[in-house]
Amino acid sequence: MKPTEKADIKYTNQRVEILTFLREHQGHPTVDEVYDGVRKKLTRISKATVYKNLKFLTEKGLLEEVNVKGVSRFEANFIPHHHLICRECGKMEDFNSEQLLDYSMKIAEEIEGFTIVSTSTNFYGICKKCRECKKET
Amino acid sequence: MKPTEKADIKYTNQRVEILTFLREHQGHPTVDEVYDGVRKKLTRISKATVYKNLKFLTEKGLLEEVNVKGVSRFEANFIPHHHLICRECGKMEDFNSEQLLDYSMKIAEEIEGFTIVSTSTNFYGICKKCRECKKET
DNA sequence: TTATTAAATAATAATAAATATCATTTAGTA
DNA sequence: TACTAAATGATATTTATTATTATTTAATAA
Repeated sequence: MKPTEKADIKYTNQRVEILTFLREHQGHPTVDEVYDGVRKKLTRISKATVYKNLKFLTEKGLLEEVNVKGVSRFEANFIPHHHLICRECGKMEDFNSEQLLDYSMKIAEEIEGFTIVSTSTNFYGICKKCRECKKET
Repeated sequence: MKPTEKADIKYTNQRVEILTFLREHQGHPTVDEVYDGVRKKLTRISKATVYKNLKFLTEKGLLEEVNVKGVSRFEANFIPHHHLICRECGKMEDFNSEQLLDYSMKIAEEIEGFTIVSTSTNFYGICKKCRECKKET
């Protein structure tokens, strides 16, 4: 297993598959989507295992939990980045802008009472698909 | 009731108290915190009513739902702003920077596939209180 | 390679969070 | 003041998440 994660944990099949799935599906899957995806390879995996591992791997810093419209989603992308979020359907995409990260961190230096270590900007709007659906109605 | 919200809804005591509470408590309260707060004035309010109204008022655009560490929180501040988030305790504070909003929106113009209407930057770090607690250990 | 052991899993039970139901009450309007 | 659609409170139901436990497994060392 890639030693990107040198975390001191047991690399069970279940964990490896969950991590692999999330690396191959950058669309911020939900618990159920992870479960369904991983089940294609490990047909006998328990949903409790998925829950426990998503929580565990997040605590260990191998995953990040995000939330759109009250729904938990997970991602394995640790390169600092931003998010494009559709207010209609909840779709979430990664978006890169080194420029914006730098700008934000410069502003962060002036903040008192908090020691800021990272930033991420959410861009809210409507995705192409939803915009086209709305036109048709 | 302030006509800031010209939304076409019934202004029941319950709704007014929930909105008032959230305007007076900008610390992004959870469902339970809203329930406990509002109950001081409306001792007979049902928790289901709090749930239903937080959802309803969010759909109507009078509230915004945010989420820290898997916990839903609500706010009534509609002036575009950013968030300072403590990775230790989950504390969340508003932070204003017109500058950063402008910069982000300029970047948003270049994004394809999404029509962006607003942005908000999250600043992650550690709050004063948590930093001091860590020192002591 | 095999034995050992702490930790992880699967299956299921238990909790907690959120929503639905429905008889009663109420805000907004005539 | 009366009317009515909508909201409420109380509770049941559903869904999401966590805990329990017997069994299995990954990592280590013999």
